[in-house]
Amino acid sequence: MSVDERRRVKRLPREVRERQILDAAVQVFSERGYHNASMDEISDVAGVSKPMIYAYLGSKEDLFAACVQRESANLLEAVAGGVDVDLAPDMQLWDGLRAFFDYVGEQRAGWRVLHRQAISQGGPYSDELVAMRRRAIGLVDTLLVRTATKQGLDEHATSATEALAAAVVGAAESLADWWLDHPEVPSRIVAARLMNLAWMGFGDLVEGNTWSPRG
Amino acid sequence: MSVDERRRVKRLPREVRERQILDAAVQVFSERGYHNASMDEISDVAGVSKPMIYAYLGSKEDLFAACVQRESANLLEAVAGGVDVDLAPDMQLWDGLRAFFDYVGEQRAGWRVLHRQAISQGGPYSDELVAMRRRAIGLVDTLLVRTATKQGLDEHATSATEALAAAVVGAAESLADWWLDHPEVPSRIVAARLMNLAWMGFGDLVEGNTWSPRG
DNA sequence: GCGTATATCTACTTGCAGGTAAGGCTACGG
DNA sequence: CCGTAGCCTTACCTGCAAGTAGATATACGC
Repeated sequence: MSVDERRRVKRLPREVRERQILDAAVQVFSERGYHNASMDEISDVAGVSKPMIYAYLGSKEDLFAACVQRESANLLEAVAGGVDVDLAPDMQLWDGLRAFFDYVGEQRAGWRVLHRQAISQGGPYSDELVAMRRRAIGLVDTLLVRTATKQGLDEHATSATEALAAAVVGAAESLADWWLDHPEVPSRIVAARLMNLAWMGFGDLVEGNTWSPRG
Repeated sequence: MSVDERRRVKRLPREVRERQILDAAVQVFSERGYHNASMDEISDVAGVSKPMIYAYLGSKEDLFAACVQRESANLLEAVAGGVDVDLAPDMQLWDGLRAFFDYVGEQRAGWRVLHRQAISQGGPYSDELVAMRRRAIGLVDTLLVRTATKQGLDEHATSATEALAAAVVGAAESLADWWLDHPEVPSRIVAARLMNLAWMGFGDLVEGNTWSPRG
C-alpha cells in the first residue's frame, strides 16, 4: 500500500531483502511493541509480501530474535570499537559511555527493541540481552577492579565492585531510556552526567569515603 | 479449574470481587506479559467467570490501566510514607531508597507490571508511569538543590541537578529490575549500593570535583 | 412472601493476525 | 532458445482470545 507510486523494486538478491525486512521489523517492533506489530505491517513497510518473510526469516518469533541478535551485535561492536584498552581506566569508561550513547542516539529504534521490547518478553529473547549485559558489567568491573587495586585495594571496596558495575550499567541503560524522551540533550552531556556520578562516586568508595546512615 | 475443591465463594460484594480480580490480573500480567495474559486465565485465577471482569472493570485495556494505577499509587504511598521531610536531605534520600526497594522486594509482581509491562506498552498506560517518575525526579531534585544551596551553590552543579536526579531515579529503577534477577541480595544492601554511588558522586559535584576527559 | 437489584454463570459470536498452499515470473547457464 | 532455480505474489485457512447475550440464582428491603 505504501509502495504504490515508487514502483516496487523487483527480484533483489536474498541478502538485500533480508536486510530490508530486518530494518522494517526493527522499526515496527520499536513503534508498536512485539505483539501489536503485525507481520502484515512489517511486510508492507519492507516492501515485500508476507510469505517472503516466512521464507527468509521464519516465524514471527524467529524474526524478532533475528532483530535482537543483529541490534545487540551492532551495539556491542560500536562500544567495543570506541574503546582503546591501552588507555587509563577512566578514559576507557568515558569512551565506552560516549560510544554507547552515540549509538543509542543514532539507533533509537534499535535500542527500543533491545531494551524495552526484548526485556519485557520473557523467554529466549532476553537471553541474548542478559548475556550482553553480563559482558558489559564484566568490562566495567574490570576497569573498577584495576583502578581499585592500583590505588591499594580496600577489601570493602573490591567486594562491591561487581554490584557497582551492575549499577553503572543499569544506570546507563536507564539513562538511555530516559534520554529517549528528552532528545534535546546532546549525547555528550548525557555521557558526562553519568561519568561524573559513576567515577566520582566510585572514587570516594576507593578512598573509603562511604556513606552510612548516621555518619 | 484451580477452584474446584475449595468451593467457590459465592455472591461477594463488588468491592471484594474487584480487589480479587485486580490481584489476579497483576499476577498474570506480571508472569505472562500484557498480550500473553488471557482474560480467561485472569478470571480463572481470580475465581470468577470472565463476564464479571467485563462487568466490573471493563475491557482488557481498562483492566490493565486499573492495575497500573493501583500499583503506582501503592508504590508512591509506600515511598512517601517512609520519608520524614524534616530530616536532613541525605537521610531523606536514604529512607526513600529503602522504602522503594522494600516495596519492590515485597511486591515483585506489582513492580514487574509497572516497570516492564507498562513501559513496553506505548500509549496511555505509560502516562501514569511517566507522571510518577516525574514526581520522583522532582523529589530527588529538591533534595539535591537544597543540599547544593546549603553548601554555597556552584552554578555548574545546580544546572545539573535535574539530570542527576533523573539519573538516580533511573538507576534505582534499573537496579530494582536487576534485583528481580538477583533476589538473594538483601534490600538493605541494594539500597546502600545506590546510596553510595549517588550521594558520594553528588557530593563531589557540589564540591566542584567533576571528572572531565584530560583532567 | 415478593419483587427488584445485583451477582453470577454457560455458551456463544467474531475478528484479527499468524501462518500456508500453490502457482507465476525473470534471469541465467547451457 | 529452454529449463531450472530461486524470487515473489495473491488468496486462502484457521485458531485463539476478546468480548457479549441472555438466563439464573440469591440477598435484602418492605
